[in-house]
Amino acid sequence: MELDYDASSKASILATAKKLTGKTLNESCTIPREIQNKANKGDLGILVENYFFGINPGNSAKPDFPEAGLELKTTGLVRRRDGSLKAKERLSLTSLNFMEIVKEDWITSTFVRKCSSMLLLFYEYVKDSSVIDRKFIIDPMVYELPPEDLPQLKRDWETIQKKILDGKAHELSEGDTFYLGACRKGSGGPDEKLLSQPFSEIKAKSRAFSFKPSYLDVIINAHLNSLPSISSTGSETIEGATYKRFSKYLGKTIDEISRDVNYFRSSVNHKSFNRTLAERILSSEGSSYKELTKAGIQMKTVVLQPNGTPKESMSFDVFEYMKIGQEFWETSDFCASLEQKVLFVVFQDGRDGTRRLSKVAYWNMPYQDREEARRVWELTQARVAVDASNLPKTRDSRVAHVRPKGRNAADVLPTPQGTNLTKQCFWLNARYIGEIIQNL
DNA sequence: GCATGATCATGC
DNA sequence: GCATGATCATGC
Repeated sequence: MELDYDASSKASILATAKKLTGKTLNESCTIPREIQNKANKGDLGILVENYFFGINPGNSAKPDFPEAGLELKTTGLVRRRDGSLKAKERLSLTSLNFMEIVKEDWITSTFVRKCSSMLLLFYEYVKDSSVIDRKFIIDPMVYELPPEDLPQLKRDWETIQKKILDGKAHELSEGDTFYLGACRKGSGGPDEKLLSQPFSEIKAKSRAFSFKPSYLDVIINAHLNSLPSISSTGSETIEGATYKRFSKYLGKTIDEISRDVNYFRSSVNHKSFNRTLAERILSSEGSSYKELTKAGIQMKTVVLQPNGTPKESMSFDVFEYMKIGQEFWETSDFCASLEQKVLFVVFQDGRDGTRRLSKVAYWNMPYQDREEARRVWELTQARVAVDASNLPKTRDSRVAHVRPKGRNAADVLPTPQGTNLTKQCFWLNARYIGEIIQNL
């Protein structure tokens, strides 16, 4: 390797990495033929290390550039419809070792040792192209864990550690945490090898620490816009910041809140009014709503009837009858939604006709219930193939059902039976939502 | 009173 | 023009 750089200097490594900008790896260095031929898959990061930087860090607990304390990561970007760039997927950071993490502290953890400082290289993802032919479309950056995000990252790490201490590695979910996720590793297929965990006999899927896509997007946006850093919860965790924001409105009527945030119901049929009110509350004093985006949290508003149960079920994304047959639960939209953390903003209708903000709480779906949702999804998948007009109803599951969701009855999609049916989506049962909210 | 089907306003 | 989050409307 003829490149001359100082492997103990972040600045020197970054300057060298910038030579990749606008090029592919294949254009930037010499890659042996046998690698070229099988380079469709594989890890671009390792190839950059081996053939561009001329290093071979292997599978170590140390960063890839140990003297500089810098870990190298490559990550794919895709374009939104408007042409702007976003992360294709989460950024996998380092494997989660169930046996080791239970002995670690945050400060001395493998994660902090390895990922405190990372060289991020961004390439444009192109389907079916070899990784060595993907272009690094923007400059790389050195990313240091930002001080204002440390409280949340630490909390996330500890949440994951606690689950393993509790013998629940098999129940880990990305919705458990806010910025740092415990994502699944590997294929996820039926022959996936499961791992032992220290405090339970149950085998668990292999996992890695990752930055959630939403968090990664904020990093990318800040980098593209040359913003110094992300923002602003300071010493707070997201939960703390959210509760603080809502606390002054708890118990207030919807009319009082409406006046206070200067947002008014436009018509009797203004179905997203409560939600917009909640968004206004969150963004009323600064940028907390951005924090939610960063953590990939979905906010859901719920109205409870005077008897305490919600009148309505909760809808998710529309699915396509023609596509669900080829999908897998683990990569489905519904599964992804259920692994997200939810911020419930709860309004209570009184017998006197008032509606008040009564409760704000974070929640994510427990493992057992996700498994039940999976059953409903798989049942739906099987039924769509046979008769898309006969899908799981409320009585078929305590957790979820399938129901129309469209602009009107003419808003349809084609089915495998050759018919067109109203668009439908998965819903969480109103009764199930009621139980959750009672226990928050 | 609940399950199911149908639809609305908004914002991008 | 459409996806989205949410709620309305009807029938049993």
